[in-house]
Amino acid sequence: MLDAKLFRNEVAETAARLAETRDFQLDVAQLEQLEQRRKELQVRTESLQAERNSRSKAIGKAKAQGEDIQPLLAAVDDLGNQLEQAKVELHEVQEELHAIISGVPNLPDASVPLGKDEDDNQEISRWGEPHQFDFTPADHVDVAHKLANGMDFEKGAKLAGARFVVLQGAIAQLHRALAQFMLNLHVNEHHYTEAYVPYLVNHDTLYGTGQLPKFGEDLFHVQGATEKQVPLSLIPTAEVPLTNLWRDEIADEAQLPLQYAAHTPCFRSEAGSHGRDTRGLIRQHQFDKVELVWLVKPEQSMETLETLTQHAERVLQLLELPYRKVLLCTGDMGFGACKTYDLEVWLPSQDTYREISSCSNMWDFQARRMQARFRRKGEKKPELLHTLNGSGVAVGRALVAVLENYQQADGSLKIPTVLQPYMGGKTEIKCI
RNA sequence: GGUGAGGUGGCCGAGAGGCUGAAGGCGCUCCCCUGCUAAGGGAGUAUAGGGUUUGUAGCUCUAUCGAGGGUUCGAAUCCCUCCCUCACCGCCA
Repeated sequence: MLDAKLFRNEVAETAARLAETRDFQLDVAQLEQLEQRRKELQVRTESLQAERNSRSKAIGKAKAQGEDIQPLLAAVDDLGNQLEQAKVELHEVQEELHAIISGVPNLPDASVPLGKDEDDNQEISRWGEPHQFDFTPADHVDVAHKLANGMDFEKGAKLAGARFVVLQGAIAQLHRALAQFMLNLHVNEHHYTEAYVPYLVNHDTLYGTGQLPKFGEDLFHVQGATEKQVPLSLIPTAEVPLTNLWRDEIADEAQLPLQYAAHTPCFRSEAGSHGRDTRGLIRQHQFDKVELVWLVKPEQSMETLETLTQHAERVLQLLELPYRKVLLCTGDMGFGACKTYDLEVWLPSQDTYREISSCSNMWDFQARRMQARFRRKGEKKPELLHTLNGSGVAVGRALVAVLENYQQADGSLKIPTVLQPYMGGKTEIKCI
């Protein structure tokens, strides 16, 4: 959520920036009108409340002194109704305003290139050379198939439906090895606090990171057995629980920066992506991810984005997977981000780079929604934190990348050196 | 799942329809006193929003005692629903 002051004092400028960068049309006239109504109603409501309070106090005093309070009660008679009505109207206007404002995306940082979609993204760097195969590289589905049928989409479909998978044997083990390796790297070498978090979260939590109210259809929602139970949703990323650890909290400056890492499954309904990446592991309803989250002082957030991204890059470097780093343009960034780097890993079967990590600085956008704050030493007023998150990295897609980049002519798979300790020292997975 | 007890400021803990944004204590900040250490005295110490304003200063108003509704001129206090915590019992990985 953007600062409400931007909508009060600089509506026109804000609308122009949103239109330019986000192709987002802010209805300025409507907003101004609502804002004016809000002001009137709030002033009216609060002065009525003030009057009621002082009159009630007077009644209390009169009563204590044994005076007749009937006339005082009569004088206050109509006040209740007026107040009631003003409150209802104020509430309506505030709801309307809130609905509009909470649906406005974050403003991009000045360093972000203007653009419409992914074609306008800016490549920052490349790492590693795509391996030259002396045979036609198979895609990960075929590679896995030859390895003891380690990736079974039919079983996944039988158990749950389309976009689910069952991994077995060495492939399942490799999947686990990847997650373990990543989490260990971040916790042991990059000093993240390891966290185990709920995979189901409530709506307040989802609102905090920006999934609600706008993106509810991207999630799986779970209704408890009884109607009274609060509705929960499966997390689409561990960013949600990790960032919300500090919802409605005020950190001491000395506690900062806070950095968390978690390995969790992620659940996405992928509504609206019918027909995209239907083959293979690329786009599933359920996938694992190691997520990195930072909460920092505002003046540190931009340099933290670089650090965070490097941590994700390190995973790919150690796995010796070629990748490129891309700075997303304004039009391709997520709702709450002010600056995002994507890491795209080389997939030989597709002869292209595919997203495997996305690292974003959310500025104070989520923190404002969450009221996640900190207090500087010696200062009275708490300030909003800045939040950042990044995948470090997506486990399923990392598995895809390893399968495709490490495949051998005979159908067997070399195991990346850094994963070998997690695979019982094995150096390859033989085909059957 | 059952029964019982609770959820009050940074923390502990009173209050049980009006003068309570909330006693008292602890902690913290500032000042004073004390030749060290210890102790003592005084003042201050929530958050959000609105109005005023060039102002994140000041002044002022409003809201907040787990959440949401209700009763009332007036609710931390009474009623209802939900959430959470603790204890014991049952069940369970």
